[in-house]
Amino acid sequence: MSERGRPRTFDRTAALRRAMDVFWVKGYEGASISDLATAMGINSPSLYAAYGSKEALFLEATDFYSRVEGPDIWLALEEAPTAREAIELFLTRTAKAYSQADRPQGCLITLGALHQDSTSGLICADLRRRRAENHSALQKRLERGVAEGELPIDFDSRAAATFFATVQHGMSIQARDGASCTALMATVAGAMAAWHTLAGVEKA
Amino acid sequence: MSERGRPRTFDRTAALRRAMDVFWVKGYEGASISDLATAMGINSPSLYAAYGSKEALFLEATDFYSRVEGPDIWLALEEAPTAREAIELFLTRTAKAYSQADRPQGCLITLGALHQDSTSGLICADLRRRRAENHSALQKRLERGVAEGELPIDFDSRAAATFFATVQHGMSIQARDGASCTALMATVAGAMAAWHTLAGVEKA
DNA sequence: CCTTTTCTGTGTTGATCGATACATAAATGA
DNA sequence: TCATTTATGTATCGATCAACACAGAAAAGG
Repeated sequence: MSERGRPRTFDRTAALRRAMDVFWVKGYEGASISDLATAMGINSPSLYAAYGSKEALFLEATDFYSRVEGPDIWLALEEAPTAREAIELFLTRTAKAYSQADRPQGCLITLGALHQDSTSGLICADLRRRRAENHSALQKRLERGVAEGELPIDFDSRAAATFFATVQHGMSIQARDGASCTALMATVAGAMAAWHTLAGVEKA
Repeated sequence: MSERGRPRTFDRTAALRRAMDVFWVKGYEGASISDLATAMGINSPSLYAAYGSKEALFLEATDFYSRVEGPDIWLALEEAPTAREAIELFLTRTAKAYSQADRPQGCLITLGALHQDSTSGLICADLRRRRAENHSALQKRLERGVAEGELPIDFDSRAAATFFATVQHGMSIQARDGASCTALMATVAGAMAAWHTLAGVEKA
């Protein structure tokens, strides 16, 4: 490849992970270039040379987040044999991940940039897209449950996916308020308590 | 009272409402003094003279929000005859309020300041306190349901309150993503679907 | 060797941040 | 009338924001 020129003296991926942590804790607006560069152990010109801009760095950091922090939670949908167990495992892993003491609480995709201003419009749109993808993944798993006969033919997979996705979003805020894993599991239990009704004769 | 000196030329409460709208849309960090003063129709020195600081203005704006936007939703807990109807009415009014086209989507208390940095630590703490009060209001209403015999004696009011509060928080983010009232009602339906199980033999 | 290419650190850019100094204007009390 | 008090508008404060100019340093190709 291109190995011309002076080689980079820092690990690009390791620095990206540190940037992700800063964005995770402070959000897009709250994280300054100074904060980021300090945490990454580099100076701002190196940051711009390697990643382009604050916006580009955030997009790369969220993508990294999705690939590193996401799978543990979202693979639950494919690992569990039934839709019910898939949702329950998905929410349980969410509760654990969101309350881990050695990481920022809650989800970067959910909390990273909720207020779209002039500078972060692209950021907000990207996060919204990722949240929509998550909603779609839930819906597809539920539709599979319908196709496999686990759920009734008139089961509203879209509405149910909206419900479970919304519960997960709420858990991010609950985690930011300092909720323990046990407290988050109370929410999981509440959400799963809806299963019988949703999967049963809800149309009555 | 004190009517000495030159009288104020703007309506203090009307300006506070405009400031509330700006904070509601942009959040605490995202709202600049310039944004606020422009929306309020005053210059920054008048802003500081009347409200003290950006922090103090935000605290006053959130208090105003609680007194003006809150009651419609939270009085549902006292207006409905049963705990079940109270929660359902509470969530239904939330769905309507969060999706109104002529207002910012979602809740100022929930979305106003999620990332505590050095400058907004007091802000975050105040919003957390308000969210805790909301949780407490839900829990009290559920406990009343237990006391009145509507709910079983071993009903976990605290866990259920956590669940419903978390659902409402999630609805704020859902609304920020552009969800319609109908879409929000899907979440309400999901949450209420949990009722039978939570109020029944959940300990099994 | 020398040229080219790329990265690093220092220092700085114009813009914007939250917050005020200051002089003037408009009210009250004496 | 005049001193006191408070509000207003202009203009600006130091600090920080995101981003970059520039020169020196470290590699490869020739």
